[in-house]
Formats: sequence, C-alpha cells, structure tokens
Amino acid sequence: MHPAQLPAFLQAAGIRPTRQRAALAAILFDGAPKHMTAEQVHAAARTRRSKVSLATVYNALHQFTEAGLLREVLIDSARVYFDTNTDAHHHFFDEASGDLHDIPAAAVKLARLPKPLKGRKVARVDVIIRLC
Amino acid sequence: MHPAQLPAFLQAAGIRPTRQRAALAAILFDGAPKHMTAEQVHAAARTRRSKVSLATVYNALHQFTEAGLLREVLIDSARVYFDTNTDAHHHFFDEASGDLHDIPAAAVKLARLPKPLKGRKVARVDVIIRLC
DNA sequence: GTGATTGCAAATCTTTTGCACTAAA
DNA sequence: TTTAGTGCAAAAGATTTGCAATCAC
Repeated sequence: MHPAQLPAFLQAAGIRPTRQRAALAAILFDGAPKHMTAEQVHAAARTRRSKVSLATVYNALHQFTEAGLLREVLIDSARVYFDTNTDAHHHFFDEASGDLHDIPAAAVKLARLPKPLKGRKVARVDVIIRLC
Repeated sequence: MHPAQLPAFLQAAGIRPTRQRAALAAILFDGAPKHMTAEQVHAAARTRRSKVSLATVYNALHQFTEAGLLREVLIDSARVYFDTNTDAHHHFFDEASGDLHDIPAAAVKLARLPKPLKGRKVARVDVIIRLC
C-alpha cells in the first residue's frame, strides 16, 4: 500500500493514525504478506529510522490485531507471530529454518469437523503443518 | 498406570528412572489423558508432597517429550501445554474458559494437503479449533 | 567411584504495566 | 482543550542456566 494511504487505511479500521502507527503500518502493509514478531517489527522500524518504542510496537500490533488487520499465529513457544494475511489460511512451519509459509485455505480440506460444545461458536481453525 | 510400573516404563523410554521423574510420571501417566503446563505439574507434585524443583519439572517434561511420552501443544502464547496423548489427534480450545479438549484424529479429515517443500517431511499436523 | 541428575538462585527473554509527557482531534 | 497515545524504565511471567551437592548404576 502506498504510504500516503496508510492514515486513511488505519482510520477506516477505527484506529487513530498517529505517526508511530503509520510507520509500523508502512512496514507491515507494503503489499507483501508477512509474518513478523514484535521484535522484528521494532528492528525494522529502527532500520528505517522511525523512532518507535518497543512498548508502542506491542500496543500497535495488538490494536491492529483487534481491528482485524493482523492475525496472531502461534507456532513457537518463544514468541508470537503477527500475520498480515487475515484471510482464512494455514501454515507450513519449517522447524529446521524457522520459516513460516502460507497455505491457501483451499489447499486444505477439513471434513467431518466435530460440532463445538453447546453454546460455543468456532472462532477460527488453525492448521499447522510442521516440517522437519 | 500403576506407580510400580513407572520405573520400567521410563527405562523402556530410555530415561533413567530417578525419584523425581517417577513422581512426575505418576502425576502425568495415571491413565487419564491430560494437558498440563509445567507450573501445573509442579503444583500437583507439591500437593502430593513430592519434592521436585521447578527446574527439574521443566527438564523432565522436555525429556519425556523428546522420548515421545509427551507432546507439546501451543495454544496460548503465555505457556506450553504438555499433552499425555501422543497419538495423532487435534484440539478444541475454548477461549472463554481456557479449556483444551481432544478431538480424535478420525473426527477431522484433511484432504488435499499440499506437498511439503523438497527435501522436507511432515513431522506433524496440528489442527486447533478455537471456540468463543 | 563416576557420570547423570537435581536444586537453587540468578539470568534471560518476551511481554505488560505505571506514569509522566506529548500529540491528535 | 481533552482524551488518546507514547516512551521509558521497571515489573511480570515463563523458561533456562551455572554450578555445587546428590543420586543411580
């Protein structure tokens, strides 16, 4: 996305477009899908000489997630990945390299999913294929 | 499993059956499938008046996992669950209560799984159905 | 005995929080 | 203005580590 569009993009998501949030959005929503940790986003901001504190990175990532702009992916106990692809899809995780790759939802077919317990709705289904 | 069988059980898995490991195995492998965190195992040991340090709990859980007696399940970024069910199966995670429930592998049908990248083998497939 | 295991406390790492300061509307 | 957002440093949790003491074989 063009940097100039970011403030409007954030505003449309109900997020006040501050300088820091626009800088982080520019890193995350440049068009290429990404899976980044908070630390990686922070490092990327530093590389671009965007002054944003780590606490603000965490705040922003959670706000973006809550607004549906990002999605958390839990692969590794050590850290949370934030995925810019919020469509239903799944993941390959390469244990050797630590790389995460998207699998389009259509590539996986879930048949005979059991019914959730009474009163509960399925929020999301995650499929993680671990490779070694 | 009967407590008296635990030493042999551990030994069969290539693990030296120390007092602490037998005490932890008694908590974990009592027959009922469980999903426990290190802290929960530690608390259970304390309740039974088995003196085991938290560091030893972590050591033992990882050794049991490496030996194939347990399986790690990542659901929540805050902690790792150790599952006594090492057969292929999946999980319901109730976000409201934090409860984790097993789904037998047969209840989920994965069709059209994409081929892993060249040279890589599928180590394991995790399906997590998050309920709200 | 001898090497593996344990306990403890300190260290590490990720993430959160409290609060004074600053910026957006 | 007035409220939301930010930065910093400290706190919180989970997990790991270093090392001397202890245990299994």
